[in-house]
This record gives sequence, C-alpha cells and structure tokens, in this order.
Amino acid sequence: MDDNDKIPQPTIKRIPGYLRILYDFKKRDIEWISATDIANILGLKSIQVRKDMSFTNITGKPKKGYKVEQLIDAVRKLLGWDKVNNAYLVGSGALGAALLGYKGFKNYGLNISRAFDTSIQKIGTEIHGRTVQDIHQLKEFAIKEEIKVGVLTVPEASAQEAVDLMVDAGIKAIWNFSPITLKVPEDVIVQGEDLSAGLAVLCVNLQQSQIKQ
Amino acid sequence: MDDNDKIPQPTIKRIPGYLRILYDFKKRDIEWISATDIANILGLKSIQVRKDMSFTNITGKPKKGYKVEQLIDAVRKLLGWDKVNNAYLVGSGALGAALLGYKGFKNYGLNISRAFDTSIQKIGTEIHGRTVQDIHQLKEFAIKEEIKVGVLTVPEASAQEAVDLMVDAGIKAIWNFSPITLKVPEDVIVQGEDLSAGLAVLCVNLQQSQIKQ
DNA sequence: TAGATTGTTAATCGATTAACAATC
DNA sequence: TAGATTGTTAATCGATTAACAATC
Repeated sequence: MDDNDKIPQPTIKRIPGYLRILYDFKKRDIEWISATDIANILGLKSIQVRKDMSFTNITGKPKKGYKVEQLIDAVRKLLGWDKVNNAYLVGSGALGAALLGYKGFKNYGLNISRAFDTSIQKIGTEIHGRTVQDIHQLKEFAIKEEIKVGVLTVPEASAQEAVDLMVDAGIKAIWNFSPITLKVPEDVIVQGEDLSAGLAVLCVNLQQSQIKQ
Repeated sequence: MDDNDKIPQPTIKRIPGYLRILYDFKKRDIEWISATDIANILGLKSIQVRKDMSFTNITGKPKKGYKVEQLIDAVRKLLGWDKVNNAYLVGSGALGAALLGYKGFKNYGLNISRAFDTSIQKIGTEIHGRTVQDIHQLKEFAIKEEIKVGVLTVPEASAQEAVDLMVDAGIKAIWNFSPITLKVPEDVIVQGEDLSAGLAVLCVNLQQSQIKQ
C-alpha cells in the first residue's frame, strides 16, 4: 500500500497498457484479473505489475487477483481519466489532423474540442468535425471554456510563438509534438512527445542485432 | 571513455536532442560546443551531457568543449544515422500519411520509400509522393530492396496480421504506432510509440499541480 | 488442505549526480 | 597564471526484482 508516495514515472507510463487490458477483460465479462494475467499479456514480470498496482490502493484477493471493474475505476481515477479533459489543438497540419481523427482519446480522458491554426488557407476548413479557427481566437474561447490542456502540433519554427499564446490563454498543460524545448512559466507543464527518441532506440537496437548475425 | 559498455537507453533517447542542437550550431558556423551549452539549451545538467558524450568516444578540450562537426559525425555513427535506413510504411491512414509527409526523418537516417495498405479505397492513391501499394506486394518489394525497417500505423485490430506479413517479408525492426504488444520472433525488434503513456504522465502532473493551487 | 496469489520489506541493479584531478 | 571545462571514480538515488509471510 504505497500510499501518499509519489508514483514513479515508469509506473505511470505502464498504467495505460494495464487499462487497455482491463477494458478488454470487462468487454469479455471476466470479473477477476491477476497480476500474472496482465504480465503475460504485456511481457512484463508479475511482481512489477503487482508493485504498480499497489499505487492504486486497491487490494486484491489471493488466488483470484483484482476485481476488473474496481481496478478500472481506481486506475482511471489515478490518471485523472475519470473526468474528461477538454483540450484545444494548435497546428492543424497532417499530424494535428491525425490526432483530431483519433477516436481512442475518449478512453484516455481527452477530448480535443477545438482546432486552431495561423494559416489563412486552413482557417475555416473542417477536419474531422471541427472547423479550424484563427489562433487569435484561442484566448477568448479558452477562457470562456476553461481549457487547461493544449496539444501542440505546429512546425518547429513557430512552436514557441504558439506556446506563448497558449500560456497567455491560461492553458496549464501542453502536450508538445514539436521537437524543441519550450520556454514556459513554472506553473505550466510540458509533456514532450519526441519521435526521434524512439527512432534512435530502434536504430541502435537494430545495429546491435545486426552485429550479432 | 565508457568504451565497449552498452549505452543506457536514457542516453540513447537524449542523443537526438543533442544532434538537433549540433546541427543548429553548425548552421550558425560555430565550431565548438560545450556540455554546458547543450545542458542550458535543453534544461539538463552539464554533467549528464558530459557523461552521455563519453559514449561517443569523442574527447573534448577543456575550456572549449567539443568540436561541433566531429561530434555530429560521432553521434550520427553511434545511432546508425550516418547511413540512410530505407523503410516501408504499413497502414496509410491519417497517422501514416502524417509520417509520410514528415520531412525531418532525413535527419534521422530514415527514408520511408514505400507505403502499403489493405484497403481497396487507399491502394493506388498517392500520399506525399508515394503511391499506396497493396500489402500483398510488400514481401516481393521488401526482399528485392532489402528492407529491414517497417513503420506500423494500422488500426489496432489488424496490427498483428500486418506484423506477420512484415516479418515474413524479412523485416527485422518495427516501429510500432499501435498500442498493442506484437508477437514477433526473437530476432525482430519492436519499438513501441505509445501516445497514451505520455498523455498519462501529462494528466498525472496536471492533477498534481492543480492540487498545489 | 494445498497451492496460487497478494502485499511488504529487503536486496539488487542501473542511472544520475557529486567530487575532484587533469588540462588547456 | 587563473579559471573554465573535461573525464573519471565514487556516492547517491530511484526503480526493479527477490524473498517470504499472509491469506483465500
């Protein structure tokens, strides 16, 4: 029962994977799930799953495991995915459009309610049900709708400029898909999603495995 | 000089960020770069940068730092980005299209040379200069062109099926954008790019910061 | 009951950071 | 020369894993 401890970041990152399995078990009307089940599906060790589970404060039953529904609720609450976060997307290019079209975010507590851009060509066009708005309207809407989360998918060169507008509009958490380090005030959180990091790991591992051959 | 040691994964993930800064310095004709410079730009500690640099086997000069050009070469070699990896993309949906349109991969040693899909609607259409091909042609082309890297952007439900075809075609490294654990033979590498993990970190941090207020 | 599984404490492992000598 | 910066070794920190008692 690792209570008021801070949850380790590696644990946080594994939890969405657990949640996907839990939803799948629920859909198949399975009532109980053990750490061993989860570990087998994800290729982890059961002790790690159990340790991670301890942060939810859910207690399992020896021989049975955890109650699927109970664990879903606890995990969703832990991540703050029990309530929907409305978010704005800034940068309606190809990647932005892909994110706007992704249905899965509803399982992750995220609803991208509006999309913005600077380009006159894009403003007014419709992407997956949202009409792209002028970025200069962002502040007005963000304040009215109390938006705290922004998704940043603009090209590298205009990223900092866009962030400044988002911060000024009261946005407190930025999901950053551009590969630069953003300057933000202390009370604003940035989560960077850097594809090149993953690609680097892939390439190094590929080299390694080819040497072995 | 951490020589024949294995490079820690956290180090590998930071290196592309270093490389971006190095390219920027080179463009601005700056000859030397210090660990302190890099650390300041990325918000890291200089000692961490220096430790990471030790894996390149490049030696710097006290008071000056590292030679930008030399470091670029060493880092590119380390990641295997000194030669271009030709890759195929499987799954020409919105995310696949976004990746096909991304120009930056040329800096990351990746060239997505062909795109495939199962859908009759998509096959034959052109996306950013590549004509989408029938996935059943993948094996023939992959063998002829000695393709080792595959980018997987199909919907969750068809991911395993697509991977089986890729493995059968001799692909040895898969950059997986679907949120499932793929079953592959031992000699095939999978690098998962899981957006939900990053989103989870963002949401937990947002909760934390809102509690503080 | 026997055996599987939980939950906790302790040991191990690996990465980060500190300390400091070397050097330009 | 003085001071900034490198490179290495050692200390610290945090996450994973092992060990094992508790329990259904």
